[in-house]
Order: sequence, then C-alpha cells, then structure tokens
Amino acid sequence: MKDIRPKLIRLFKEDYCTPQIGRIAREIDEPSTTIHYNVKKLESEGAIKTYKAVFDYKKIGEGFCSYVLVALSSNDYSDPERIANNLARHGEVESVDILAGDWELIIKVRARDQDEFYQFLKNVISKEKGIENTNSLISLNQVKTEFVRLQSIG
Amino acid sequence: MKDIRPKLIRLFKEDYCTPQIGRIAREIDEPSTTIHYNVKKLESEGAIKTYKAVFDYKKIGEGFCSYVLVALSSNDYSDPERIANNLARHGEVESVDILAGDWELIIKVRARDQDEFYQFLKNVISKEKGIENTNSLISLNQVKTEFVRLQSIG
DNA sequence: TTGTGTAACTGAACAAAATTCAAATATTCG
DNA sequence: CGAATATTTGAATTTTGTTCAGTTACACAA
Repeated sequence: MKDIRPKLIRLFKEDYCTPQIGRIAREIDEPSTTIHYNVKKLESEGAIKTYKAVFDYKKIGEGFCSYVLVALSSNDYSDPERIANNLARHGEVESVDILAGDWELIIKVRARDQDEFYQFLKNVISKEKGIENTNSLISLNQVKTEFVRLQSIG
Repeated sequence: MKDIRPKLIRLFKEDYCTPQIGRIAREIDEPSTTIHYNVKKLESEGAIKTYKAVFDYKKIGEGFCSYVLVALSSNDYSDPERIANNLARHGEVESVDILAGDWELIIKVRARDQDEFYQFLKNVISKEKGIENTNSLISLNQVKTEFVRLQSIG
C-alpha cells in the first residue's frame, strides 16, 4: 500500500534508533539515571557514532555479499582517501578500508544477487578513476556481521 | 568510579537499542501508529535482527582493525561452518564469512593495537584446529563501517 | 593530611515517547 | 462481486526517557 518498508530499511541502516536506558539499568542493576548519565557522556565524547538496526539481509533482498580488493594505479587520480570516500557514498557499500600491503582498498558490498553485484562492480567500482584492478571474494555464508550472529549457532 | 562504560559498550555492540518510531514518522510524514505497525512487522518477520550502537572504535580502545583470510587444511577438522562459528564467538570478531575461491574464510578483527591483534591471531585463530594458514590485511584507515561513515567526508 | 574544585551518582518529579485498541480502509483471491 | 485478510489510523493508555537538585566520590594542590 504505502511502501513504507524500503524507507524504514534505508533509515535504519545508519540511524533512527535510540538506547534502551531502562533495560540496561535492569540488566546491570544500576539506577537508570546513572545509565543515562554514562550513555550521554559516551555520546558527547563521540565514542558512540549512531544507533542503527542490523538486518537479516537475505530477507530484505540483499542476500549477496562480496569483499572487493582494489589495487590503485600509480597516476594522478589514485588518491586512496578520495576513492574510498567516493565508494563509501553508495548504499550498497557496508564498509571501506584503506589497507597496508598488496591491495590498497577492501570494500564490503551487499547486493540482491550476483547479477546486481556485477552491475555495481562494472558501473561504479571500475568506473572510479585511479583503480588498476580488483579481486572479488564472494561470501557463500555470512556467519557474523556487524558483531551480530546471523544464523543459529551450529 | 563504577566502571559502567565497558558494560555499556559490551551491551550496545549487539543489542539494547530500540527504534525511534516518532522520529521516523516525522521524517517520512506518516502517522506514528503506521510506522509502529510496519516496524513490528519487519521484526516479527525476522528481517530486523537487532538494534545496536556503532562506535568510534578508536575512542573505545579498539582502534586496530584487520581482515584475516584463512585457508583450511584438508583434514577431519576442517569444517568451515564449525570453525567460522567458533571464531564468531569472540567479541574481537566483527564479522565472519565463508568464501568461494582461494581462501575459505574472511574474519574482520578489532583490537586495541597491533600487539593485541597479534595475540588474538596467535592464541585464538591459529589455535583453531583445521586452519592451514592465514593472511592478514591490515586496515590503515576505516572510512566506512557497518554502513556508517567514521570520518568527515573529505 | 586537609581543603577545594570537579566529576560522577542518584531519587523524585516531569516530559516525551511508544503501545494498545477499536474502527475504518484497502487488498487479495476464489 | 464478495468474503477473508492485511494495512492504516486517531485517541487513550502505558511505558520510558529526561531534568534537576542534592549528594557522594575523586583528583590534586597546599
């Protein structure tokens, strides 16, 4: 009807959640005002960036996951930070790190399926100026993500 | 005084947060009861696994980050799912994926510093039976994590 | 050791938010 | 079309977070 789901998913991916002060207070048996004080302190220090949701990505149509290793060419365009920031703009990108060693970047990408991932690799990653070549590590099974176990413990 | 910070960090890493129904309602201009209904539906379907905090990991003493590629030996112990689940138990481990290709696993590890990471690699990962060898990709700069930008956009 | 400024803690009162519920509306499907 | 089901919604309720002022603990200089 009102197609609210995709909007919720978009918002929840990086924000629109808040701490459960009272529940924490019960859990560790401290006054909720004390928890409140300490949480606000963590926030004001910048130690907490945001509160967000973690999804079962298969159930929101993002079941495909891949780690893309990127090597940069040694030309004027190959500024790792600039390229990393450009790639980080995309909603398909869960993480971007600048690496030491043989590869300059590692990008974690989520997509609906292999085909959608291929389009992203072709149209977004490879289009970025300064990228020499890439190597995609395909995830067959996501056991843990964002510190959260995605499946029952075998 | 009351060492509450580490407890908060532990709890917030995978839970103890909740959606901001009213804020979403304002954002997308829908009644909050409609948002409530749709969020509860996502939860009951299992599409939302949990609500959690994302940290500035440098500020909580977990500034070191590394991706560890793991190759398994071809013996009785080398069941990728079992090994992945064992490794996923540890709080230092942000993610574990079973891969297609040359490496069987990729593990994202967070630690205080290089030394603490080395201890974890030596005492936890390498101790796991069935692991043939590993290759660590050291992160020099974490541009985006858990869908969240960790630094101002350059 | 004592004094002083600062940070952390806490209960009571208050404010803000989520949740329930019942009714209306929309959708699905035989 | 018609009946069962799913979604939307406002008003009332319940639950929760937040403020504030007083207290306690801590750090550190005299």
